[in-house]
Amino acid sequence: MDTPEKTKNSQITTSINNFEDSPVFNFLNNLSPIKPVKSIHITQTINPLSFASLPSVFTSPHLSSLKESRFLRRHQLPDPSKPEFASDDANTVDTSKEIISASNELVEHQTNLDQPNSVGQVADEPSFECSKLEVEFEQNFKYDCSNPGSSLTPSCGLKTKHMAKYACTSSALIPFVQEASHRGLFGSEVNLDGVSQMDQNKEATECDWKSLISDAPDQLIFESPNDTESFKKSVDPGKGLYPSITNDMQNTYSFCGEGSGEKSEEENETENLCTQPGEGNELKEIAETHDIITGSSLSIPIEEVDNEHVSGLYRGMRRRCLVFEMVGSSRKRFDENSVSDHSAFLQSDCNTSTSIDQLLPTKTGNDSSHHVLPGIGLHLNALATTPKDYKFVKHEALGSGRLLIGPSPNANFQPLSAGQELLNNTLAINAEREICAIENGVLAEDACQASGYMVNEEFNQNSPKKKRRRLEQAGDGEACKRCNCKKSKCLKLYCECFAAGVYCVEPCACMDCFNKPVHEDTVLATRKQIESRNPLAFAPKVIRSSDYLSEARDESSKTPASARHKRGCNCKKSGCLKKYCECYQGGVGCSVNCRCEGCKNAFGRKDGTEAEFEEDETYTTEKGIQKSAIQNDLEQNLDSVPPATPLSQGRQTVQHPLSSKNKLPRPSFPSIGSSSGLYTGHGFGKPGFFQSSTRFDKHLETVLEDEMPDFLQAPSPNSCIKTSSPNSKRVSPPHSIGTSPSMRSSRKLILQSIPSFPSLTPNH
DNA sequence: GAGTTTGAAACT
DNA sequence: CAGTTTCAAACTC
Repeated sequence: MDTPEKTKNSQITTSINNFEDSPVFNFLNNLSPIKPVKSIHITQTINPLSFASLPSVFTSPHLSSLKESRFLRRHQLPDPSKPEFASDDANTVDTSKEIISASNELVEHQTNLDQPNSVGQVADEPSFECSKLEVEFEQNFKYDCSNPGSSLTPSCGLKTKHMAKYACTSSALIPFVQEASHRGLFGSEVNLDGVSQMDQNKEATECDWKSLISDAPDQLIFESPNDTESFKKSVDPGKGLYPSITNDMQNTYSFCGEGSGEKSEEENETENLCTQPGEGNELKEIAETHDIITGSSLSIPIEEVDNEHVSGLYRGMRRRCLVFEMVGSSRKRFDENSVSDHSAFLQSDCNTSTSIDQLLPTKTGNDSSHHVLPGIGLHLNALATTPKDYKFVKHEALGSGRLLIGPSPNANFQPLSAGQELLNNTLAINAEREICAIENGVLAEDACQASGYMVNEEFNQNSPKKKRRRLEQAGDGEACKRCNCKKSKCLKLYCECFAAGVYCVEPCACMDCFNKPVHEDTVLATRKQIESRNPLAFAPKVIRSSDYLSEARDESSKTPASARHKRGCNCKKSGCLKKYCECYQGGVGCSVNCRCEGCKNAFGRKDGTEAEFEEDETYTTEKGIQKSAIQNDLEQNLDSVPPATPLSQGRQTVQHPLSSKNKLPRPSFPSIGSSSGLYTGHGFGKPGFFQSSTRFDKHLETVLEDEMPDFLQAPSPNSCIKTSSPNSKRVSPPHSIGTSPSMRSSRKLILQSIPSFPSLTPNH
């Protein structure tokens, strides 16, 4: 830019250089304890620019004002490119003047050299003159090298140079930014992060990065894409405000796979230089923060991120966006995805679901009718019924995505927000369907239907008879159990499907069912209503944190069961020995929360043994009695039920220890949080099943715990488990789990990473 | 398969 | 919060 100011600036610079070379200057330097840094800096003007590491000490009022002015300018000049640059340039001139005066002061007052202000001023001097930048850059670089403390300076210098460059050709960069912004939220977010950080540093050096990072994500995540504009402004090189930002942006872009073709060697070099550990880490931290918040897997080191990653991330972000804006869409997409994709889905989408509740109402899902799949599995409850593998995948997904839910006792999901549930819905439904489809030949019909359902999306209501037949068939393998509602329209918790957060499917024998994708809106509305009444309505009824695995292995352990029914039962006549009892059905002992009369819950009685299984003796005794029965059942089940069938395993209802006749209880549904039998019981039917479910539960627990209400967590000993990582998760033994006594162990287990596949073979 | 029992959910 | 009704699963025959 050949403006008068520029010329002036050049002159000024020259003056400064001359000054430095003057004997006076040297003399002063010799006298002053402070070494050259300042004067040099002055010329550089770059330090201040490196807001990233700029110590608060250096935040001189002047600098602040400068920043402010910049901001103001920025607002005034939407177009960051030239105009701003010009403005900056002008500003630079002023700054230069100040610098000069400061230099003079230094001459007069040696002590001034040490004053931060001076430095700050000098540093502030944003001489963006292109011609000078080169020289300055070199100087800065040298300077920086000589001054370890100013690690940022080099980058600043480089940045400055680049900035100048950008200023000169700011237009080039802007497009880039725009492009990035257009690309997607991810890019925007990333930029935002960087910007936020930058801003933070600039404006409040004292701010803790951590806090910044933590704060930034929130703001960023839900920001509208439009915010990119503001970001762009902030980042605008023309302003030369934040070299680091520029750098970050570059990183980001490259990270995004933008391949900012515009990067020159210098830029690359700059990146290298600028890639201070701190910056990289910061970005990483930010990325991680996002992960936490959004669940996207950004933890990849930025340096290592390649285009694919970026795109993936971007997609993730995008997805989140879609999720928020268009639940239906995401659902569709999800449906389209294979099960294997579920995890990804959960990770990316579920995370964002925290605010889904709010979004739900606005969801566009009108296309429910168009949904290929039934989709809304409101809960992961259904997962409980899924085959091992599916469970597995889902678990993982849940784990990372933190999801939610599941009422199923088996799956100790913690209550999710409605939004999360929604997200899960799809998953659950699909999983269930798939599971059903997978179900063994016994359920071939169902499977076919299920499949057909998935494909055709047709929901035919079957007659009760049909249903029964299916159920009976399932009896062997526990087919996909469905509801049989006649009056509730499957829109009340009476309906197992609805309660489980899944749509009714073909196997259901319900009448006037509204729990179908076609009535998605209605379902959601109803759900909301119910949740408004009872936020935990769709939460798992049985909360367990037990270490099933350990149980299975350590029989000696007499640890108390950790699982408990959320609200407790209210049985009067069943003695908590029948599935009428939700505790029993869920395979957990009764607790103080129960108001049952004459409790004889095999899994743990409310009274004294309340601890349920805490009383080793009691527990042992009961278990001992049950044990034989259980074992028998198990054996029988094993014989009768082919372990190989995922379905059966997944869905198989566990036999309760006391169940009369050793007959398998009615297949329990995934649904009702209560858990059914999936895990229930004794998992005798199949050890493999048991294991899988157990693992699954654990995993879920871990995942859900964060969101689990305190009250839920508090009561049970198990609840205390709060591990962030599945591996470290401590599980308390579920008494219940029906597991055969042999399987029980003490709760000290540390959850191991869940094997992809629970062994199908009985553990005995 | 029909009918009964049961207790949760819903309602008042 | 308690009492009542409704509902659908669980169970029995």
